[in-house]
Amino acid sequence: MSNRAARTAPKIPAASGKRTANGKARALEADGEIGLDGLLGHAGYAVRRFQIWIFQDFVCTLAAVDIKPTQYSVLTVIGANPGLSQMAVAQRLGIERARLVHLLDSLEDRKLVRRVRSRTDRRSHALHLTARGEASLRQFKLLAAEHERHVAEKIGSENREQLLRILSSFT
Amino acid sequence: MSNRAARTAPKIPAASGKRTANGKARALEADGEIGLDGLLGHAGYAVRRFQIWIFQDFVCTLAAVDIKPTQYSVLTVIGANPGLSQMAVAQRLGIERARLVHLLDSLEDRKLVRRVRSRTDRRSHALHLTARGEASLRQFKLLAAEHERHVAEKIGSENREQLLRILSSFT
DNA sequence: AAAGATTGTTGTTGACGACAACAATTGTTC
DNA sequence: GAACAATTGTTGTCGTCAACAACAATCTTT
Repeated sequence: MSNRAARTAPKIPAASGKRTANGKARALEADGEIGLDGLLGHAGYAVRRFQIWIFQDFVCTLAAVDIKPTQYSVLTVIGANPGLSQMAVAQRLGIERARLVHLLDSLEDRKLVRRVRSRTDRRSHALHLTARGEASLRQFKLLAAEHERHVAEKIGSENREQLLRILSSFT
Repeated sequence: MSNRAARTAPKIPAASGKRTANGKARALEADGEIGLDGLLGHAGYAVRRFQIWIFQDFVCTLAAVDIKPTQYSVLTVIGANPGLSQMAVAQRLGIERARLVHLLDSLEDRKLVRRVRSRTDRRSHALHLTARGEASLRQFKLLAAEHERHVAEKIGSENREQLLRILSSFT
């Protein structure tokens, strides 16, 4: 256990403490229970809250190597498919090519990725990991696996797998 | 079916067409199948993609009334708990009070919400729906229910309920 | 009464999705 | 083969959103 989820990032309010900082719970409304009414039946709301939690845990877990979820996804795809064009990566990950430009600029500055001009199509760049990039990615994957264990601890291992099945059509 | 998810918002590329606009599929890599490698096992990636889809459908479905998910959640909570302070609403929904200020400014401009100075604590504002706000919220809920049916169509009704169960601890 | 905490507010920063325009290059069509 | 259309990478803008810092007004605590 411990403070795994408190490093560089957000303010993770110690889960569900909800006291007014000095120990006195808010007594304004009813009993402290604020109803969500219709929101409880909305998948989008639950998913949004979960997404925020998962994002924060990922950032915290990979804070030491300064890799954010999007960067990780880009490195992973390039690592698994060397030579892809920026367009192909952007399409596959569902991010805009305009945004990928900046992501790659950053990763290239850190010597993790190389842009090589394609000879078959001189408009596009073939993307490759550098040696340093491949070594780093191996380490990132270890940390990402640790993050994934946090998720399993949070919602339950079987629930996590079920969730992956349910959402498999979105990958 | 039909083009329900194409109104004001994004560019929904007709699902998984993936052809280069003129009918010739990209042949650069392997066979068109770009592996995601490790990403497939990450709940965060699937959740992110799903969250984007669900957000877009919500925005499209409620485009006619110009209500975004966050606005809807604020209206719902205020409607179910009249008199809440901004701080209480922000805490309950997990949004920052700084951000809630602008959200309420917008909703108040549209005469959907009123800020009333609390007599017990003159720092805080008691939040209420206007009559117009309550009537509007009823309509918004109908549209939100329609959106929720879209979700059920997309991932399956039983999967949706299971997902709500799995993520119930985040609401 | 003085010190500290809370509430609403304003402003800044950075990540992100959407969009528009551009140069270079490729593909298509007549 | 020349004119036109489409694609790729790039730059820039706009709006949303989370995080954070600072402030005045107002409780709360000591």
